[in-house]
Amino acid sequence: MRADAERNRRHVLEVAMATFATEGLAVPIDEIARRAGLGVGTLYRHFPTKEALFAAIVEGRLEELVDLARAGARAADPGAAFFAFITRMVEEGAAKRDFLTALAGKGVDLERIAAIKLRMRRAISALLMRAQRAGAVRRDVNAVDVLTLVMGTVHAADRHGAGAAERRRMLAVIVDGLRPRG
Amino acid sequence: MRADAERNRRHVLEVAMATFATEGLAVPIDEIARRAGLGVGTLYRHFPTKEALFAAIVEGRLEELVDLARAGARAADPGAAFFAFITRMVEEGAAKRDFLTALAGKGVDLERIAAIKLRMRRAISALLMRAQRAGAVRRDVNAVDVLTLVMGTVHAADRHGAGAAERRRMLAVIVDGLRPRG
DNA sequence: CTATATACGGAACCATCGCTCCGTTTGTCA
DNA sequence: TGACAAACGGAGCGATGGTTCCGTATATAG
Repeated sequence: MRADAERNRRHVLEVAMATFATEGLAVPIDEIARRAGLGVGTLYRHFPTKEALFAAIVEGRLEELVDLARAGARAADPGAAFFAFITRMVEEGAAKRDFLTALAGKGVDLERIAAIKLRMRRAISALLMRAQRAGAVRRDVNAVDVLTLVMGTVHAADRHGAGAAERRRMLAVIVDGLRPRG
Repeated sequence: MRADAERNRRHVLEVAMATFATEGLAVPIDEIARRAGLGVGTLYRHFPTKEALFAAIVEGRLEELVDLARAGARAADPGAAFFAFITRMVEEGAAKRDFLTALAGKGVDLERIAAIKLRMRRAISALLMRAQRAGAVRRDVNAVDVLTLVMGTVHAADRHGAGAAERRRMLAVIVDGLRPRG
């Protein structure tokens, strides 16, 4: 691979990463190209579709989260590990808008992402069940419920322009609501 | 106003109401016209923009909710009234997709809707504060937090194709999380 | 029944956006 | 340094969707 191609590929990834993180997936490809100082043609040679570019960015991040969930499932305190994980998800989702899109799966039908989502659900499920067995989390919820609650809230918070303080308050409600009753 | 015009206007409203409720705002205007058995031109004479049509539909519904919140603020049991209200919001949001869009305000910049949203926030605020004073709801959340939590969850649930059972579980988490600690 | 204002239908217009195509430029190897 | 494969740029295509325009149809007043 030629040196300029390599350089441009990396640069596109960086620019797209920053742009999708702050403005979400709705940004046109032309705009990404413009910000990278490249033509659209160049961009499309490196990434065959917009979805592919998006996937290249989010995959790594999602994998990281899956690893984190798996690590949490082996932690000493199951309850603490579970709550630490969802706190991290909130932070990640708030910092990177494309994250929410990826997990919501709205129009993103990439197989690779679907596969990661499946692994993620499994990892969260293990983490959750362990916390439930330890008596740290109520038993009448499952992994999808938790994911929907957390990501839905972050998404809504983002749209309302909520800041860190608001997110913290809302997460506190969810965390307390997830604890066993009584 | 001519009789046929009157009739068509009402018919368009009915069709659009049903369509937006089940499929959301993303449905093209041409499709609404097709389902109503009318040309797009006719539709645009009655409602100058898609947004205007949307506003005509959602306004009434939002007003109803505001009335409900105000009634709740005069109810005997403040805590019960508050929780009944958010339960109703979940049901309403689940049954009518456009509701969520209206409250999220995503691309809907109509003044009239903004005004109703303001009244709604005030009404919910009154309801909430009364419940807080009665000791039924934790004190470290405000009306916007509650709205974001509830609507965000319903929205996410909708996107994940969650059913009534899932919604009930997630609402239970939020409700319990909103109760005072200890 | 006729005249006419009113309403209707839908082809066409315009903007947006993902993506392709191809003439031009540039890195690299001998 | 030349030759050529590789990479680049960006005009333009096709699809989608909101909106407009105007020739045709129709309700209704006189």
